[in-house]
Amino acid sequence: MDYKETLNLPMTSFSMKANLTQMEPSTLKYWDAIDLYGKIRESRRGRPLFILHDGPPYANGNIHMGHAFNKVLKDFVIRSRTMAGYDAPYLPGWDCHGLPIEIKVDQNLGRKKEHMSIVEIRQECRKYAEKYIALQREEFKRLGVLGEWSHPYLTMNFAYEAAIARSFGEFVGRGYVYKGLRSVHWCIHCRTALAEAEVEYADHKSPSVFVKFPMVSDLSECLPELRGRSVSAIIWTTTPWTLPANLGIAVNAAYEYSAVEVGSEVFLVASDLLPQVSQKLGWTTATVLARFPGRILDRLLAQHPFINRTSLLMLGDHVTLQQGTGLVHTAPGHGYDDYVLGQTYGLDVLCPVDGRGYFMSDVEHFAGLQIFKANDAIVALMRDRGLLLAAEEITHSYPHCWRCHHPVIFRATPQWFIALDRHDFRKRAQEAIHRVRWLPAWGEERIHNMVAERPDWCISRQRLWGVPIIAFSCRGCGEILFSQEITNHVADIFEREGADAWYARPVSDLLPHETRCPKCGQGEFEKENDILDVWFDSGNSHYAELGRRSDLPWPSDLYLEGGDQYRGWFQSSLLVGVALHNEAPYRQALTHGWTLDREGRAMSKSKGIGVEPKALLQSNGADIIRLLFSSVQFVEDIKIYDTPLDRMSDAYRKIRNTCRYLIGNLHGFDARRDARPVEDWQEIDRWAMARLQQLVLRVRQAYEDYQFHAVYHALYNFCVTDMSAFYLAIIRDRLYTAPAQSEARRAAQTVLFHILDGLVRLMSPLLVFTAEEVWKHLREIDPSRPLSVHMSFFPEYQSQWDDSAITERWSRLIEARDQVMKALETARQDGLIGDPLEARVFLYSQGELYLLLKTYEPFLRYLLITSQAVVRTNEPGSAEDALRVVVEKAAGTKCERCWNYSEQVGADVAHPSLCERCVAAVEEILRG
RNA sequence: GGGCCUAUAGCUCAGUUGGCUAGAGCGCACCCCUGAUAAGGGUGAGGUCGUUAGUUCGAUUCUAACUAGGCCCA
Repeated sequence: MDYKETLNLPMTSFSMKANLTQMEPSTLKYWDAIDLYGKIRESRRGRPLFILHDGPPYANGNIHMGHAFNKVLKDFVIRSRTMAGYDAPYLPGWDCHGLPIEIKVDQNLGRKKEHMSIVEIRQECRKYAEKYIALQREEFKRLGVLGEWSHPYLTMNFAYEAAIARSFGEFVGRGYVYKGLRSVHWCIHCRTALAEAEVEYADHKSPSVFVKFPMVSDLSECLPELRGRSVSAIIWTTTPWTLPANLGIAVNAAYEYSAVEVGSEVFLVASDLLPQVSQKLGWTTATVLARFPGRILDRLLAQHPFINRTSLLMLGDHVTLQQGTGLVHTAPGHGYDDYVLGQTYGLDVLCPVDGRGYFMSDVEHFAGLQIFKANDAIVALMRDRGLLLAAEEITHSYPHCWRCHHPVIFRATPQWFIALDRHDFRKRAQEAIHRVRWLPAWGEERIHNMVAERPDWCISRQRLWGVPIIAFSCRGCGEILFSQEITNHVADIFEREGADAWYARPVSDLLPHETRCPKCGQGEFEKENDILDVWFDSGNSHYAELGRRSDLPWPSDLYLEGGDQYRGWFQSSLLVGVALHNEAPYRQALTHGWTLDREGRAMSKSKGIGVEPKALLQSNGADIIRLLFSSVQFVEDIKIYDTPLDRMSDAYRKIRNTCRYLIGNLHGFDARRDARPVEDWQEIDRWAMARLQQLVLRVRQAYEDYQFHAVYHALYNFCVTDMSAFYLAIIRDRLYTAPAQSEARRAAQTVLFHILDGLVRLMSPLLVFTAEEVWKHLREIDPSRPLSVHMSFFPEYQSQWDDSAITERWSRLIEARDQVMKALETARQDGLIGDPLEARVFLYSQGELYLLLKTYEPFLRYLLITSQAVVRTNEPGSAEDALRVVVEKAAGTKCERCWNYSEQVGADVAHPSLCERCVAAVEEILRG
């Protein structure tokens, strides 16, 4: 007879090849059909909440790797917290307003735009955002990210726009908002302010001039060497046209400066730069009269070279020794550092340049001149007065307008700000930072420093696509009118009609009835034109979305974003939270790294560096990408290229095949009917069960700690080392050859069932699709379980199974086994055996090891997967724990059925080709 | 230039309060099996622990500088 028919070989429809690109979309359809997200939420109702609040991606373009990384990590968190028993809702969001969309729409519309109203253009922007939200949503879902995709939060929802307005009102009501001047990039050709993103750097020719500022203050008090001398500061600039706005000179307190005698004059210059300056200015003889630290110059006065006013010397850390003289021309109306330093010294923000780039009428000598054309005139005037020490032309990198490609300038313009130093705002923000749990811990220091150094928050943008700054100016006297009452009035309108109402409705609709100018009593007003910074929009997501639904309370448990968000969303959200609630809107802030290419360069779509998620989904499938994301320490940057991807495909196949083998060996097993109690298990079964418990413990803890790479490594090593190479290899003989219903086989299957069940739950947050596929097969064995693995819970750690006496004893058996494997390998190399079943091994030892091995002697042939194993005492005198292994050819003949060698083969007349075990098994099977 | 961070085998990770010849899995090489088969098993070769100083009896582990890279600023 064909004894193969009497074996229980694995059998399953679970395919070896994953075919993820087809399987995943069909699984997604299944989840949609059963409303998986809704079902999960239902099943967790009433349990403790865990709120991961989503940082909204910008609704523009396809998703890139960074998006995928972020969303998948969030999905790991949501799913693992769900499996751990929390009710963990996930409400995804999108950031919809802002410049990049407005610019794209602007380009798409072209000249058509000229005939369109603001509301019509905004409608186009809204449509554009909607298009990309739909697109990105599908991409995120395709990655297996589960959430409330049917009702995401959008910053352009009417309710959200109203919330932004109300939040702005809160800031106003609490006295944080003011209007002031600030230097911004300005294109005099397009007559508009430019955002950083609209500026391109290109080479530009500029005059490079060294200018003398005669000192008004007497330095001789500190530096007696200079008594009676005429002393001048020297500054260097490449924008002579900003000199009419000069109000100060910055020096670095820490640098050493020199007073240098050249002819009859004395000049001040940073000591380290003296050689370069001497060369530029053609000084042949320069005598250093004094050396002194920059700090003694603080608050001294110099004479402006051609305007009748003084220039204040100030200390600024931004002064460097890279070029120039170490004394920096400072015009608060024309530069950021200049502005910030000027603020601390109480300087005005002087900007005598109009929007077209012409000097205003009150500018001495140069009124009405175009600024770039004025450069020559300014240089000429200074030369005439003997204040110009050197002039040349240089070519350097200079910002240009990306639209018209003309050079741009820095120009102070009226802007809206949130003050950081009113009501101890900055200090309270830092206290709130300290109360947050930052992961990794160094995040606290990073954001603390950033908040400590940041200037006031400039919240205004001269744009259309956003939520307007709710303020008015009096037509009579120009007084600015803004209050929380007015803001709330407008917010009510936004709630119903969206922020478009600001542009669609007349002023009279937007102001409460009978509003009068508090200054002049008039009732006619103009609307403010600026909109709010989009960071104000997204920074309010917790205000707009949390605390309004019972399942989404404020504050959240966790924000999880890339490290760039310390400056961005973590900070904007924090400031809003502190202003409104005196608390951060998150209890924990977790960050991840950047996605890099093979060479470790940041992925950049515009530079063509790296890969896109779409391509990887097509070539590998979502579960492979997810496995890759899970395998790395995500706090660090992740390199994505073929090598790690290939490794992940290998790892995926190994995990998949381990599951497949488990499923295949559970064919015909009904857990309720066939499961055997622990008394019937062999010790190796209890060992496997103990290992499973240790896995459960480690993996659950790792999920809890967001250590997904530890989850991955633990699961993978369990599959490879504990299962595939050890337990499964050893019990294969029992599974295949013992009668299907036998106690021995059913015991093994009972354990396999627990292992598969545990494994699939533990892996399900990572391998969402594959776990579901495995689950389907488990449901065939046990239809009572939930419709999806993702509705189930993590396995509980069962301490009664985690028998340390067994695992410790077995670690010594495994050591012995490793030695036998080496011996078998040598025998194989010598041509003595091929298959280990062709071997009989002798294990010689003494003492405790001998006793241990002797106890297990009947089992050793299975442990070692040899046909025979004999334990003997070693010769006296050999080391106590030494093990000596001798390999011989197995005795007897190969059994046709189980392939083990036995001297009993041939002993049974009915089954002459079978060993004694198989004779018994076959007869039992034949009896039925 | 500033703030913060990273640097252990080809890849991804472990390396407990500084202490035995630095570990794991994968990949690779070689071999076995052909009843998990576009699977499975075994053995083995791979590391001056980014570089250089220093502290110490002793440093991958502590300190500093440097190099390379990342994020955010300037």
